[in-house]
Amino acid sequence: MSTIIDVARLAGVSTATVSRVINSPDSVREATRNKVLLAMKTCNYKYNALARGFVTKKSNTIGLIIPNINNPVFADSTLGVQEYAEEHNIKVVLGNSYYKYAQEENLVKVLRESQVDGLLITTTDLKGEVLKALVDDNFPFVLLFSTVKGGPISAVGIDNYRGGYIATDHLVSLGHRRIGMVAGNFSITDRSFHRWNGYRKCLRDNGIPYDKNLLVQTDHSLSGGRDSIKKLLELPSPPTAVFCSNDYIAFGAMKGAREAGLALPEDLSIVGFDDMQTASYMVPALTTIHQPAYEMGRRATELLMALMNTPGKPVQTMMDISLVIRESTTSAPDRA
Amino acid sequence: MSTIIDVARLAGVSTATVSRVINSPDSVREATRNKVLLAMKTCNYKYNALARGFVTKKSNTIGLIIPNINNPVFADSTLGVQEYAEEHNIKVVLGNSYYKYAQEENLVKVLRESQVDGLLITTTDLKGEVLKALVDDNFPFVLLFSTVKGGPISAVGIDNYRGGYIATDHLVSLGHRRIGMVAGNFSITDRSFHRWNGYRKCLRDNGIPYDKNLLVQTDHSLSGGRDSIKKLLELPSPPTAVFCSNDYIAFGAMKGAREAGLALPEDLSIVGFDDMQTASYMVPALTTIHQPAYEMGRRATELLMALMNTPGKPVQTMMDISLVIRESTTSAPDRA
DNA sequence: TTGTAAGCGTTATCAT
DNA sequence: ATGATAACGCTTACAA
Repeated sequence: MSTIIDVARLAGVSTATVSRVINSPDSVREATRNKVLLAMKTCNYKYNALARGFVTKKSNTIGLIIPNINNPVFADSTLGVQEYAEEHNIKVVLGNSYYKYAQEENLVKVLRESQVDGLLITTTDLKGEVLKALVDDNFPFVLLFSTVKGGPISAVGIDNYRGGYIATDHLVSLGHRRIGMVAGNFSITDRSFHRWNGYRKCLRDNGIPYDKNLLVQTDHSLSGGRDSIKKLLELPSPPTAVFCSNDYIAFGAMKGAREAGLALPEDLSIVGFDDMQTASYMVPALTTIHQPAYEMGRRATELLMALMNTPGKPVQTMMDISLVIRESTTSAPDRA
Repeated sequence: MSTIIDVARLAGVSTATVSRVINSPDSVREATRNKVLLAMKTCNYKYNALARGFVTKKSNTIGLIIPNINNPVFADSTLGVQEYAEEHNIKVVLGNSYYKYAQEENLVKVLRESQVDGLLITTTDLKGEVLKALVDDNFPFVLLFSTVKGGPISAVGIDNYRGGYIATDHLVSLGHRRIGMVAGNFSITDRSFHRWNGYRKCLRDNGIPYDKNLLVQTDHSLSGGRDSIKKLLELPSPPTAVFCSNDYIAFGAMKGAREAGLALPEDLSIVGFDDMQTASYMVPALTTIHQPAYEMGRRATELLMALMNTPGKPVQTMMDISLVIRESTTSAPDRA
């Protein structure tokens, strides 16, 4: 593999000149430039960006840590990250934490060692040492799908509390009073926890007593939703509506409910969270909270790049969410 | 940021020794090692893997090029890649080609410049210059979701032709004779093309004349399937069954058919391709061809790493596929 | 506009 | 077991 030294020799110029035609072509006389360009061709020169990174101390790479690329919401946000990054000639290396703190910790270690210029993290533990260390070191990073408001950390997220509230409120407005919730394990993600708080607040605001039996925690999966809804349905006084903390759970709940002999949405109203692409293709089409995952990815990357260029005060961006009413929710059945 | 030089000075040893405690701790006396370890702590030393890569000429990074992380099948394979890579301390940088050749070309250029040790490519153009150049340069790479058999390129894929065949055969065995196909654009992916060939062959083997009006090409999307099925249904003699070249198209087709007033699966049998996680949660649950995307990702990475260590003869791996019969297909309606 | 040469943080070779 | 030092491919003052 030839280097700029070979090119320089071949073109009869110095390595500095070769470097110049690569990085600021205009700063070199056309004749010289052409000589160099030709020399590059003839010795099949390939630029070594790693060597550049070594000297400039910029790898032009950022690390992206998400729980699981398998989850369409994170895939969407990842797409947003990639597109924005690529538009700015930044590469992104991807890591999955699987919601495990130790894994997240290791990822930031590895990524920092490989000299990424910044980090995008959908964190598993907001209070963990990992983030603290990043802050202490003044390392550029921004949180994605974050629940922080204020503080020394830049972040983009949504108001999960409000999401839980408006989802529940929709159900209440349809006349439901027994409203269950299938939530992602609070120990795994605080997003789910905040949604639950919104749910409870809405119940309270409407004079509906909170019944802890109506909450079941599970993992954010199709099968989790399917199994969980059955538990709820076996209750002496089962819910007539259920709020699921993500769409996968909601999809699973639909299937589980149907297996339990219910007709949807007549016997059970279901609202999800995320608004995955497939949500409107379910039967019945899923009513859910729309979350702009792709845009969040873009925005977080934008924030990060600003931070990388000129470390400034932290910024928290809250993105809009909205209730998308489709067919999976309907009026509460008469219990006359 | 301190370097091994600082550590060496602080510990009163040479940089070589510091390097040794990092890379082969056992080769240094315990007392010395502890001195060094302590020095590292006190000056908050952070290893610079980029510098290492610069001298060893290995970045311990591979590039992964897929059409779109948004597609769950590619997300699954990406997960397989990542997990295998991580088990071997390899980082993966991700790029989306959006099925665009120019984009793919640029990605391999950028990735090679950043000195990735190998490339995993779900290619858009098997015959393009990009792959040729890679072969000429003896650069380690393997194709994912590939359709090649033989030749100088390592690859892992499935038998798309056979997939199309068994999908169609299932429909035929249910008594269908008017069998349509909604296929991903042949100009965009030859996988879809091969599936179509399997479909045609199966028809021929069963004495069913091929009707070109029964084929519609679209993009591999939900809305593509939805729109396309309507075209098919408007035919003077519409199909009683349809083979969709991926699950998204099939999901869309279900919705479109229902919107056209059909009952599923009685009025129209549908089979998909991929077996996405959500396939069994659709109503009716989708009959489809199962493709082991995650395993393919793992296998491809395994192949690549072997290639990176000891360049050898190319290997093509064909993974198993299978027909998963669920509820979206049923006997052909009587047309007495 | 172009050249000279130092320097980036590690590894690796050769001594000791 | 440890040390001294060249080398990796590039950028970047500084000089000419």
